[in-house]
Amino acid sequence: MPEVRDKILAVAAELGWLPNAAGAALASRRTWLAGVLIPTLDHDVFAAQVNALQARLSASGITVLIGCSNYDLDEAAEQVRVMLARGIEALAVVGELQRPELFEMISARGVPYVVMYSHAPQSVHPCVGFDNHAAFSKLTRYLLDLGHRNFAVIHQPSLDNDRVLARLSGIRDTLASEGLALRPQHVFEGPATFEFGRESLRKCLDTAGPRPTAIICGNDTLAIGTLIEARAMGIDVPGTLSITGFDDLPIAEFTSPPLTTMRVDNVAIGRAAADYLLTRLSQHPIVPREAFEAELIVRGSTGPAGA
Amino acid sequence: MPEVRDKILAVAAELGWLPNAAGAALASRRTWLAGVLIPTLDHDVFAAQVNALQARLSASGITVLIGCSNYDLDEAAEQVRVMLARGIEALAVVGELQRPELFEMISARGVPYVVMYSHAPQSVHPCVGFDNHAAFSKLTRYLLDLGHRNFAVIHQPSLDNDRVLARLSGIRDTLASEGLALRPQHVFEGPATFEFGRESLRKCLDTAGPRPTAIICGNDTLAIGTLIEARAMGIDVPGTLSITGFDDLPIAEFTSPPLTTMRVDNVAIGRAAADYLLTRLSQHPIVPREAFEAELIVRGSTGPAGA
DNA sequence: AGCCAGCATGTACGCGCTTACATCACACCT
DNA sequence: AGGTGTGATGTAAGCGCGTACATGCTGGCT
Repeated sequence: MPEVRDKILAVAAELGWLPNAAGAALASRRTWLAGVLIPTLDHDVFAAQVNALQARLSASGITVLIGCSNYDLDEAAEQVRVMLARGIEALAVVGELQRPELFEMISARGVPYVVMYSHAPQSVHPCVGFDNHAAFSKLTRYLLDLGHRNFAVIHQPSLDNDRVLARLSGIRDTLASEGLALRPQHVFEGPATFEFGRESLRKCLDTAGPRPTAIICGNDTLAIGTLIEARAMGIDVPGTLSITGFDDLPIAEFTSPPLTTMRVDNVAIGRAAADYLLTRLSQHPIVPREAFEAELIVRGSTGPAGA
Repeated sequence: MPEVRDKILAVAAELGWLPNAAGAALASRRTWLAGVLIPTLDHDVFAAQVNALQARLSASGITVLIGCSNYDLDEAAEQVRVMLARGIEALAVVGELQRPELFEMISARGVPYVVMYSHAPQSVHPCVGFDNHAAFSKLTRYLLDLGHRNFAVIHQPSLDNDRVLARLSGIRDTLASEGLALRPQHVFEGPATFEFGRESLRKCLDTAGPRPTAIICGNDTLAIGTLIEARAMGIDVPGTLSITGFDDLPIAEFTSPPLTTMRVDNVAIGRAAADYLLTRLSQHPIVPREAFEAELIVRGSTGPAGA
């Protein structure tokens, strides 16, 4: 009578009984917990990834613990420590630039993990993401092909952030291949806000010497801020200045002019990260790491240099 | 020698030992777990609240489990069930429109809880949020005072969503107090996207009869979509049409014209929800429920009727 | 010197569950 | 009819901790 068990369970549910996960975890040595470590939830990009990852894992009966590091490596390691104490059986972490002890801790326990979002080709870690270097190289190449030779960059804080670092070197390397370089006074690093984009553009145009004809922004928020200020200053975009973003926020399509940017499928990344961890947990053969690519979305904010 | 304990702990840490939370939970009957139930992380509003709540609770050594219902009440109850099985000691839930069993389950276990974001004055639950009805009443009153008599509403799905329902009745009740009503063909319900805002405006202006002079949107995304379409159609905003949003997204300040909207301090709400739960957990006297208020931000997208 | 308070240290039980194993009954086979 | 295999059922151990309690010790008191 296998239905007896169901009956018991039904009565138990009626009485409001629920199995105690702590007891079950202790006895079965399975917690059905996974962790995901991100810089912050206050960012569409990460929120989308986590949402997708959680949906996938939750469908397999596993609960996900979300840790936010606030872009602090020590905090990140600490978060992982408490996740491990809680018994996570898998971990997804954004960015591969982490304290070594973070990876040591999880390796020591044999917990499968995956680096989300970034994907450096030579990485020693399993990655589910895209190549930030290649993406910004492609973007820079696109602008070079439009005839631009004079660039400015407005980007988010690069400290301890491999994604931003890779983006910057993607730009620099590609420029270097044409014998070009970024003038230090044309590089602006600060918070990823509209305001910082605006103020950076003002400073940029205040500097002496040749003016850039193209500004590469670290993400759409900075680009939109720059766009807003350019409009306010009466600068013709893309006539005298081309501006690019990154992320393809929904609003990017509707700025004036519409923003040239790059799109990454964050939902697919979150899902793929979950799938990877799931196969690792089920002892299945390891699937090859998925390589995503950032897609260039050409809109109206970019055009030929010196048009 | 109290430092012996620290020494042991230090050595343990060196060896990579971590206390097993399941064991600790079982023995101490404390899990140091709290839950938060939201519709989705893919929404700045909820992401900000969760981020703030998590930061606060994490500082008190408690880990937060995040559950997403995707606006599905059954899914919400199910999520709470698994959270309870995991032993959460407190719960924050967005919206007070929930399956009764959700509240029954947590009450039966004596788990302190709080309803976040919405705050109906007559609610039987402890709330940390603002009064959606009052907020939209204030907004409608503002438009009435500008002389508007003909309104349209574009809003997000209202099914099982007390916030949206309250907003709608806030509008309707205030109009009714002036003997006005919404014409059914001027009410548009659909996904909270730019696109739905755009298409609703087109449909709205296609309908026969008197045209609305003001459009109240359920949130900023819909309002910006509407604004974009109005611009594309060459409609003068706010000259012939006033448009309002809700949320005060960062971009709202920079649309053209800038968007009149309402602001709610979601970070403060998340923090207050955490604080409330913390005092409940510490057996301190119950603090009075905090009442937040949505602040009207008047910008350029609204003006006198028939100007 | 003897006594007890006070503190440090040690021991063992049990939290709620899973699981391995022992037990039992039954039916089938030789 | 006895032996053996199969499955159903029952039992107990133990997962890794916290904690209450027992034990041992020291110091200050009479």
